[in-house]
Amino acid sequence: MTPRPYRMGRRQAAVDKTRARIVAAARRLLLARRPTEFSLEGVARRARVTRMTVYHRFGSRRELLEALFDELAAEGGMSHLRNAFQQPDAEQALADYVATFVRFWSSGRLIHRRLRAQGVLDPELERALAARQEWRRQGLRVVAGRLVQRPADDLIDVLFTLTSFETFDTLAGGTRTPAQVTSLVLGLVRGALGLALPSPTLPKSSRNRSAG
Amino acid sequence: MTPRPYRMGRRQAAVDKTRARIVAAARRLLLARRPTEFSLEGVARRARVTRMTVYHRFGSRRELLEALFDELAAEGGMSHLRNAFQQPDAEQALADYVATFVRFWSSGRLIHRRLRAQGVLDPELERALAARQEWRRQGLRVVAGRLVQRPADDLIDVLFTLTSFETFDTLAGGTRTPAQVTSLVLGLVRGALGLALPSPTLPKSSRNRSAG
DNA sequence: GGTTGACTATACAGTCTGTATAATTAAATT
DNA sequence: AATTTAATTATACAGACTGTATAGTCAACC
Repeated sequence: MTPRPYRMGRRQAAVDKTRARIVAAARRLLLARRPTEFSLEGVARRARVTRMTVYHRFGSRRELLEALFDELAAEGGMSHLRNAFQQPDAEQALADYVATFVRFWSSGRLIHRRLRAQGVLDPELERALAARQEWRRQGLRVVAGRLVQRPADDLIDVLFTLTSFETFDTLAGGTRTPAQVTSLVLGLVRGALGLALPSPTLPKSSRNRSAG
Repeated sequence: MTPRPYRMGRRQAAVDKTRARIVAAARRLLLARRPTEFSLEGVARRARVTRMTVYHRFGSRRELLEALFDELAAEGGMSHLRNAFQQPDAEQALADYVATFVRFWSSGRLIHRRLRAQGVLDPELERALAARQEWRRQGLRVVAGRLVQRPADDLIDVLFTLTSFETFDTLAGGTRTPAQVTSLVLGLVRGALGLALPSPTLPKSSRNRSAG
């Protein structure tokens, strides 16, 4: 009746490997030329695993996609946010904050776009992904709070919009580099905060393309 | 061999009716609680038509969705753009232009969101929808051109982004009214153009919520 | 009365979904 | 060494959707 105690020990390594293979497969499939190539069938096939294994590991399509997002977030240079928050200069902190997110979106652009689309088709996933954006909003509260007395909710929402993936994606278009997008976004962000336009330290290659 | 000449005459009325029923069904289904309810099967069912008829009329799923978008655009108060362009005051013209698009996005919010998602899953559709946005960009060139000597491409892209559905959708969130969103967007637009912040004539209910 | 073209009926082969049940296998425990 | 545990497989099911194809119905037109 009472189950015998059981430690996964080195079995865990195999489990982790399988899990990683599945997420990696999902990732590659979300990058496929044909967007519809993404399916649990396909993921399982490319991970050389049964579809049942995918359900076992993740429980649902939604949770697999959440895991994929989390992997991207873990890789995506978010550690640089430390730098931003440690900046003694508030304006520089803001610039670092913006640049960090632009680089994040940029590094997984196609995946983020398709992940979002999957979210629109699955409200649960949408909520899960939206929840992961809340700390971006919180960060904005902190960074903006150093430049503005008591940032209104409207202001935070504006900054949240300007640093969103959608703004990045539209602004980047087919040609603009991350640095160029950062420059444009930062211009808008500074404008919203009522700061002078020439921004602090930024790669000069993207400096002369600022809008306004 | 040579087909006998044939005018559709009053048969055309029936054809148009069928077509309209199909588009209307597509529309209702894109608004369904479950986003996945949308399918050609479902559309055909709700239009009391065979799936074959849908293919007959539109050729493909993509073209049906294009037709739906065009219907929205035709209804969506785009005629108000005349007003904007006829405004003698350039700043007021800008305000009208922004307000018109915010109202447009707002009136079909959920559909636009899901239409976009369908686009991400179908590159052909994405291109078709993107093409329909080009005249928004052209309009921005005109309206901005009245306020700025020779608007740079960067500037136009920024304005294009600020007036996009995505910006509207993110800013609107769960609670903001179209007028409130207009106020926020217009603030950003004016900032990008280097104009003073208090905007011209705008419903005062949304005036005091401007960011910055 | 013949012809045209919209719409229907039906079918096919393929893919995907979520769930269920039983079998396999290797590591962990005793 | 024998037993137990949990990951993974093997199959199956019922249902839905996709795009395409073929043949048929029917009312409007000539």
